[in-house]
Amino acid sequence: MASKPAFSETRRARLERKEALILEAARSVFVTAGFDGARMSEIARRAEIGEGTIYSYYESKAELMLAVLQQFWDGLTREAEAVMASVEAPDFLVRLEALARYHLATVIRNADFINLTFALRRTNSEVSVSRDHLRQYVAVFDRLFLRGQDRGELRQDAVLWQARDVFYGALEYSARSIEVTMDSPRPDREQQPVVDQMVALFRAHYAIDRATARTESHAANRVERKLDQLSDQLAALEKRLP
Amino acid sequence: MASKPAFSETRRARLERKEALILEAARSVFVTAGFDGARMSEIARRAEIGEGTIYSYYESKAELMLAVLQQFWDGLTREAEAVMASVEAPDFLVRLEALARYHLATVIRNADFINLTFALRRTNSEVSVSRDHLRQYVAVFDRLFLRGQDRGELRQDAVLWQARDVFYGALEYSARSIEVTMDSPRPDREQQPVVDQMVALFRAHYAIDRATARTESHAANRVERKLDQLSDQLAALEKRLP
DNA sequence: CGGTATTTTCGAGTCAAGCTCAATAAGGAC
DNA sequence: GTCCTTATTGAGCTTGACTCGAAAATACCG
Repeated sequence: MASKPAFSETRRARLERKEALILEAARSVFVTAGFDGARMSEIARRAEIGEGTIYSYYESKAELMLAVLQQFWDGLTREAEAVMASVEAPDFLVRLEALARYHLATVIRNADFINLTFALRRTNSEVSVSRDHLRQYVAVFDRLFLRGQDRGELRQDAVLWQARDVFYGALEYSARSIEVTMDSPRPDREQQPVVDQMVALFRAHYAIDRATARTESHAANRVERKLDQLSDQLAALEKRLP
Repeated sequence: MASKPAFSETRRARLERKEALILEAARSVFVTAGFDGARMSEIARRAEIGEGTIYSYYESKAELMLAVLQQFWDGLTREAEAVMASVEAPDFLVRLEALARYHLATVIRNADFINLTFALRRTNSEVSVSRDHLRQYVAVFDRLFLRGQDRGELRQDAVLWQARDVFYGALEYSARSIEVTMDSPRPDREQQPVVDQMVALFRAHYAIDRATARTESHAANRVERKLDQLSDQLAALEKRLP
């Protein structure tokens, strides 16, 4: 049982160590075999404990898997936040590129876990717990986007959740495509174009494109002014003629 | 067994009718209970046959499910093609909107099946079969996109598979969001904005921007008019000179 | 330390569900 | 009707998640 009031320190430590052991064993088995393929007996063997012992730590196979997933997503969230913190430039697009690159690489590297996350969604209804962890993860993007709006880099009428869907949806799908199309040992090659395209897409559709608009109108105005000048010169000439 | 040479017509017909019956029963059970939740006994009961009979039509539970999925995706592909055929306008963006609307509505309506498709991907390795059907489905988009390029509506340097990932990825993710955020009986409300955004996004990023071109040509026209004016003035001057 | 209470571990046993197979029924050819 | 091929069946086999009573480990107390 998880909630007991008066543990001696050594006892609690011992239990937590064992729990971590189970979690690690479960992690390795789930990743290699998937949810249905994983055998509780195998997990117990790797953790070097009796099979029944697992059930005094976790109610069921599904809950054990959930614990593994939560640990995984929490780790991702921390990493993503670290990536954001490490980017010094405040510009939205620069930071977006960093996040996109990190996310894509992560999704590809940990494809098994991503798959498992969505696999559980079907078989069990206790997904709600895992959903919160997912939400926390995508919140990293949300903060970035809102900051971009505050800084005036993004259109005010852009809808956050739509942008989020485009960002994560496209990257996740791309990850699948990349996985499928190349089983070569170096899928790194194809990642950059996807990231570039994502950045370009946000620039084209969500960014307030000041530079372009101003430049074009500037040029047109300059030409127009010179033509007016010429016109004036001609008119002056006309007057001089009898 | 599936491949037998000399069936009398009535006999083959009988078998196919029974197979369709099993498929229909399996379909209803899988959708309501999911893959793991589905009981072969329940499927047999609904098809009004013995449990063992199923196994003379399908090797295993997984293969049965695969057959159900294939039937489902084939249906979707036909529907999507019908939608494309029903749109008379040849313009890329018009047709894209129709496809997006159809796809989003379909993904939401048949969320169970979509989920099942990806759930199977984990537990079983015989996904390759299902993958072909998926590929056929997305090919509808591919044809649309290539035609758009041929017609000069889309940038030539746009990469097909990237655009495809954006399209299906974002829509699929959006569907999930819509499902989650509103369990109300009418999720239709939120679909249109997503479709609109997708069209706007393709216009902004992939389309050769005629609007911009027109604006630019406006400016150019203005300049041109003034040049003509100047030309006239010069001609007039020339005449006056001896 | 000895004795007792509490907690933790264990694995043999239970149960449920996918799947097999020997027996049986149903068709069809003559 | 008889014989042969094919189709159907459900009682069991197997496997794997989960239970539970008992034993081992640990903590507490005089």
